[in-house]
Amino acid sequence: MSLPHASTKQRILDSAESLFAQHGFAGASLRQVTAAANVNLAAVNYHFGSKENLINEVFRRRLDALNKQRLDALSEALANPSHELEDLLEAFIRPALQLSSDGSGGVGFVRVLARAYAEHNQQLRKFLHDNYSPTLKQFASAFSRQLPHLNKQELYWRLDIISGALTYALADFGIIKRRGSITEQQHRDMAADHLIAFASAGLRA
Amino acid sequence: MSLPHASTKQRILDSAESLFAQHGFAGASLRQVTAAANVNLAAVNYHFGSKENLINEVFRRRLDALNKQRLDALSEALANPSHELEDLLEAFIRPALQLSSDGSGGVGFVRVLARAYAEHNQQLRKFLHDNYSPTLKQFASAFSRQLPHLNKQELYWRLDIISGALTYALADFGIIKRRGSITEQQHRDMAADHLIAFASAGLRA
DNA sequence: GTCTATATTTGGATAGAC
DNA sequence: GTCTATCCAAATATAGAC
Repeated sequence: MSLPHASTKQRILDSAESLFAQHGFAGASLRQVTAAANVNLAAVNYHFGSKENLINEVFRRRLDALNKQRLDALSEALANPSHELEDLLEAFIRPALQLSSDGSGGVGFVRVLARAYAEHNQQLRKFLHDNYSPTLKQFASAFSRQLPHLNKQELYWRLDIISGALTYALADFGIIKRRGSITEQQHRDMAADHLIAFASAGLRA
Repeated sequence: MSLPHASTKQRILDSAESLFAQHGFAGASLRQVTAAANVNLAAVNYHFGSKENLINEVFRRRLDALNKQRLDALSEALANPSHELEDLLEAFIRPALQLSSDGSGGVGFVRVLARAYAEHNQQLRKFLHDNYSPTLKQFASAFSRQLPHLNKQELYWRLDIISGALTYALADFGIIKRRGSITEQQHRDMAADHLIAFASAGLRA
């Protein structure tokens, strides 16, 4: 529990996350995963039982943290009595962004998340819905107070559009070519800035 | 060439499109594809040479038509001297929507397209870039005339955001649950309406 | 052009030694 | 807990008869 280097289990999760992001769940084999993690093939089944369960654990590791950070940021924004719409959007978008850029190695996770949406796997969708829905509800409530002109249906449609654009943007699906002179991190920051500006206009309409 | 029923080749393309949409490119096997198409397993390699090439042909079949319809719709919108921003957005969004609802069976293709974005496959991305970029340029030019307050960079960022939201919306990734009382087609129409309204506000900001 | 049968590869999972 | 070796299923691809 207090090891100087990453445990076998952690290394498997790291490699799996990265390779699932690159090749998808079906496309990345356990052989690739264990080779990248520098562990034996048999270790996956020993620690996780099956590939299916490994996939779940890849999600579980990050989702709790992401939800907590988003809700913390939301609380902080709401604590400011003169907070604005953009502050709420920041709270929603920034943590996802940080996840993809902090030292903890979550770089690939946002892409895994994007893939999970693309895979119409019902189990995964339920898992994500169960884990995201409560957070989304809290945000919807905060947005609703800022945007009294929108009814609930309207608001959910727009938040859904924003989630789509965010997913797409963070996973770097877009056609906009990153210029060699800026880092991937800077590119993502710019994407977030544009997205927040765009979304606030769309929500206020 | 003038058969009363779909040729083996067409049936394979249809099944492949549908199954790739459901399970992804790696997740759908040629055995599933040929079984669904009611053709022999060996037919795929006879007609397409390999699974990789079959994937390319699934795209080629639809992309030309989609580009043409988008550009036709754009021309029609521009022909009206008093056209507005929403008309341009319609021209961009409507054909993608029709593709997913006309009788020709392109229902699954928008999801395949969404998957292609999620799969970070460089070959596929180049293929899509080559086929989409010219169309996007023409739209960007038309948008630019409607939105003189945006510089080129700004405009491309926003169009990229819209493409993301569109991809996500058409692929039905969202969390909004379709009510049983409306058809999938109606749900998609509503998504397009909301998206157009949202996007026009975002672009005008 | 379409079939059956099969070659070949790859992947998930396990058994059993250490 | 980790390794080697192996089993078994599934997948792509091909050979060759019709």
